Amino acid sequence: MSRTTVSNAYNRPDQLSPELRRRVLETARRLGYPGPDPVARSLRTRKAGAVGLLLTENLSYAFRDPAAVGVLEGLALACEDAGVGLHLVPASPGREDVAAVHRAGVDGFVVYSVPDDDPHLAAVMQRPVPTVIVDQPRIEGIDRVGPDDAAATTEIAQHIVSLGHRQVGVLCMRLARERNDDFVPPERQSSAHFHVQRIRLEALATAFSAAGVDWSTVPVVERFDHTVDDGASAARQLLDAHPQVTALICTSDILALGAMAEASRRGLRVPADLTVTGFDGIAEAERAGLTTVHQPVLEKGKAAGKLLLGSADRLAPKIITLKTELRVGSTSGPPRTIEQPWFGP
Amino acid sequence: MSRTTVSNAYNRPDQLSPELRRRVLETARRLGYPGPDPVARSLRTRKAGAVGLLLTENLSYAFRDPAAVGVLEGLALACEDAGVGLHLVPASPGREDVAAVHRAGVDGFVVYSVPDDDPHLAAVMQRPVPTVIVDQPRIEGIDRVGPDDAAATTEIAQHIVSLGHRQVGVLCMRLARERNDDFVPPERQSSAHFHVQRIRLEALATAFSAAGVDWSTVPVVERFDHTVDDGASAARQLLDAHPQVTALICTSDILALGAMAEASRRGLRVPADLTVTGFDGIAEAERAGLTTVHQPVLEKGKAAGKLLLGSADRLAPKIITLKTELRVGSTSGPPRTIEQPWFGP
DNA sequence: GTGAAAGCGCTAACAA
DNA sequence: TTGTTAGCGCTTTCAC
Repeated sequence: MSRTTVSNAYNRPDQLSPELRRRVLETARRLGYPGPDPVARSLRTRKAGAVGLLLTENLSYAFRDPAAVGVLEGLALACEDAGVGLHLVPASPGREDVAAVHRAGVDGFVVYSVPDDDPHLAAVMQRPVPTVIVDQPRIEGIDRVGPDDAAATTEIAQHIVSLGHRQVGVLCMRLARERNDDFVPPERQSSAHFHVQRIRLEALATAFSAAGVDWSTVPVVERFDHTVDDGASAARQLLDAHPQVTALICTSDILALGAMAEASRRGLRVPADLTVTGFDGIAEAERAGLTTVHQPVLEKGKAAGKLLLGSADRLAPKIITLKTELRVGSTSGPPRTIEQPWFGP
Repeated sequence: MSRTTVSNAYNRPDQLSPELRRRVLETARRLGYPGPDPVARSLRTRKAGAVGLLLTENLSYAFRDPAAVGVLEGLALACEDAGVGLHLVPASPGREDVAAVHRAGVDGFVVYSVPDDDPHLAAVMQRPVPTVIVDQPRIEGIDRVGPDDAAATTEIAQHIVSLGHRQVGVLCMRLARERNDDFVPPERQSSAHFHVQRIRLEALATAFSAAGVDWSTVPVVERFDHTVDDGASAARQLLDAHPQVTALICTSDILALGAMAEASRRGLRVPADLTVTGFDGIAEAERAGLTTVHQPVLEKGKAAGKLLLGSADRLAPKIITLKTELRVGSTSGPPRTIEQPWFGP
């Protein structure tokens, strides 16, 4: 019996008689043949049947951030719909080993939130397969899915300005691949390799400058790791040095939750003594009443998957901008006022 | 120039002069050669550089359950350490399409919590690659990682018995591939295709029978989907029919959290009016003070990954039993008592 | 409905 | 140090 017949038995049942097919499969089982080798088939058909996901955030933090989990879930859902696997590429912030990217047998990549100078990203760009980037970085000619960070951040800023705050502080996620758990000088802000963070800081700078605040005096504290505890320690560092601050703007809900914990530790009431805002709109933040920008993270992941899987015969790169919504909660209010002496009648 | 030299330039830098290597890579770039094709390489080397994960729980629920996320994270960590990818096989409870399993280019599979009659599982077992099963099912000759469910459940049962409860109810996860959001007759309990659930129910039956409770009178409610809301509705269904119940034993923390929500909705105080227990020891449950069995989910995932990745030249199958710990919280207490008339002096 | 032959792109022996 | 050769296991024309 020829190889063709066997191959047909597995892949195109309509090309041979049911009887013969049955016999082939039966014989295969008897001989312990496990069915066509997926790798050899992929080589031949030029289809790996999998999508690669490049994510350079530390996995432990990624899985603890509902925003990231939402993206992952949406992407996995899109893959499931299409019947293709989702291949998580092993890559962590410190790791310089790019081989895993080269070794991944995938039909395309989704890149989620990596710095523009990441070597893994460079390796992905070298692979001759379609790529979709979620959030960051922005690369000319590459499909992208993400919110309008500048617009959303501007909304937050204007909300805070309109409440009357002029003494604000900012807590942001890491701006580059090198750790800097400290205040951020202006040049580091403007040269940040994490596009999203840079855009958000720029939007804040613009909005507050317009409101008459000298941005160079606004303290910005950065944290490399993305955990609630890091948010708390960042808030501590900022408030210790700048106790006059009346509002803490955080570039993520995770950091904001940490800031709220620190506020409570110091006996500061939110929002009476301190306004705190976040970004993402994760469930825990909503439960805490956090004022934040909600973005549809599940849709983000799904959109990325669909874009990639449907990118076969497309010419122009596609940019999908997700809707965001400012959700004012109970953590933002007017700044505390210094008691005025009362000159009564 | 020969193919060997090019191949060496990429894979064994030490086999040629740095100068030549540089020239090869330079030329490759100029010619737009993207580097060795990973699929072809895998075919040749017989190494896919990836581990497959089979998970037939609905992804949305899986990602919402911290216990499942913990396992996933641990596994991903182990893969990262080894520099291999983690390939999520597209499979959901309803889906009968097993092709994705055959199509996955992986060096081995981790199977996480699937029923013993799942067709995807059967497909995995046919593949000539090593397999590790996490939690369930138990299959002769296959590596397994999981807790001692019987022992852990017995501990919980004895805790509740010793508090004095004799009127108990049980909330459990799905017992088979067909949906049954309802009470569970005895034969369905004993023939459950989800091994873990079956073992836990059996352990409860044994422990309560020993305490003089007729197990056939104990109401058990099943839910197909694993969400807090389903836990709440299951508790409602059970308490509506059996208001005399003083303790609700849940086979997962997620269900238990739902049960607590329902208790509060009905105005029942926990534990004064109703004792609630869970299983898993997820963070949210601990914050809620839930009495539960803690299991190290991250370690579970890690252990599975290491076992699989190191299973090369092992002869006997390996079983890793994880330590669990009964954590008595503030949701379990003595049963409510009927007010006794007071015959004073 | 079935079989023969070509070749996907690569790596590993081995030879030079 | 470099080149030659032989497949890895499969699918796909194409002829029968």
